[in-house]
Amino acid sequence: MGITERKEREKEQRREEIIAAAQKVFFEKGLQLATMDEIAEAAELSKGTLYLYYKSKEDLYLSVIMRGAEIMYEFFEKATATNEPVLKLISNLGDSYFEFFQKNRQYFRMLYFRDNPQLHKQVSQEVLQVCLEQDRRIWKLVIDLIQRAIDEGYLQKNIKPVQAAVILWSSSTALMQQIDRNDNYWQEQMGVNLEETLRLSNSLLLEAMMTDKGKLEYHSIVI
Amino acid sequence: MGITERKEREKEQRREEIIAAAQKVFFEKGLQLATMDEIAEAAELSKGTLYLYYKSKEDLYLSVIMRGAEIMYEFFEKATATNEPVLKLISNLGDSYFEFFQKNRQYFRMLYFRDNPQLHKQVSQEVLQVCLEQDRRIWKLVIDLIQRAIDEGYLQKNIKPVQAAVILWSSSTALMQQIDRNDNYWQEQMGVNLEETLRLSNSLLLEAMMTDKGKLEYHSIVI
DNA sequence: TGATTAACTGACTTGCGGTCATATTACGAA
DNA sequence: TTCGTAATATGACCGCAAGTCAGTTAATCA
Repeated sequence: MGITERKEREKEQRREEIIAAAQKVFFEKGLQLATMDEIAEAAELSKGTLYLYYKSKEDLYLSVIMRGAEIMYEFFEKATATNEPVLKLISNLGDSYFEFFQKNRQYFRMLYFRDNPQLHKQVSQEVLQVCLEQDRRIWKLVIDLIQRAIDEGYLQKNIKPVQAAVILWSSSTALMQQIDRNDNYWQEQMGVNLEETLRLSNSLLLEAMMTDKGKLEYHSIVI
Repeated sequence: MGITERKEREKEQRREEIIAAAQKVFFEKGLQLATMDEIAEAAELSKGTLYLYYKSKEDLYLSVIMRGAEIMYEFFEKATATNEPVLKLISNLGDSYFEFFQKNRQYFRMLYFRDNPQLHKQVSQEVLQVCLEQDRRIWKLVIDLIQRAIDEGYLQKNIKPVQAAVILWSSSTALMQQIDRNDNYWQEQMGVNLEETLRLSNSLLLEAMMTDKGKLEYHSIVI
């Protein structure tokens, strides 16, 4: 019987259509200002139907975020899948994070709005699970890369890869958030280019973590 | 005529009473879950009265945030008002930021919720102005200190003080946000102490910006 | 003491997230 | 083709909370 399968497909498609509509509205208005009626209208469905597919507005929001996380992961995978030296890969990873940010600002914003503790009232356990798994996967990619750089003698042995990952990640994210929100202010009032500042921050941190061997290699490759 | 003055004082006092009540409720529930009725009840006033003193819930929220910013500034002033060497002052500044965070988590959370773009619909121009001024004052304190360290030859001359300030500030803030939200996760699942990571991040960045003279001084002072 | 202004109140309006009784459609058996 | 049943979809409705405003109370002054 292919009918139940077709139904399954159609159901999945409905879910996708709803997500697409929700994304459109969330991109335009943000979580607070977007309304379920508006999303329903965009999806050409009634509001009640949305709730047959998603538990709540927040659930929908998180589902859209997950699309963003998937895209981000693809950026990272692509950036680190070459045969270049590991330090170059780490540098590429930083660049690809920035590239993701520039090409997907809306997603970037949503991803870091997720951390907002106000959320998480009525989110389906399933969506939350996928969320965690995506996080884990991204962290693993970063941490493994750093571990490799340590193993190969480019980064100092006394640095814990998880620590290094958190440090690099946090500062990059925070600076991109600054760029997203206040780039003009810093540029015009303070005369500082934040994109350049981000690059500086990354290379300061990375170099500070390197062995002599690493520094040598880094300067020959990146600069 | 002392009456208009007394009235003025009483009005100011009302504003303070309302803020205090609002703070209590916001601390307990956060922006979303706190209701104006609840705040009114805590202030022993009717809801309508709140709106005579504040334009909106967000306006109230921002006003509470400003209290937090004031306290934070006092931490910073105290930490940098001694006669210690400038590198020690910068190190103290980092410590005092963390101390502020630990002793005033609620304020810390609110301060960085402010950046959320969802806000700022119905906020009085006056409150927004004070907000900007407070920001400016804090940045000035940090930037001036770094400028001094450059002038005295402890930090590299080619580093822009504003850039250094943004870098140090961003990474500190981002790591404290991690600590605030996910400390347990990193500690238990990843075996990493984020407080130690924060200190590491700060010293990596700071050292990377130092001159040889600076490094010498730094190691004799801080370690 | 009465008039005028300032301060305060809470019932009401509006808007939105979420629900549910009802309607519509799709399917399969007779 | 027809009818019963289940799956899907609908939108009127509910509850709640932000914000408003006509009316009340309190303070000040002539």
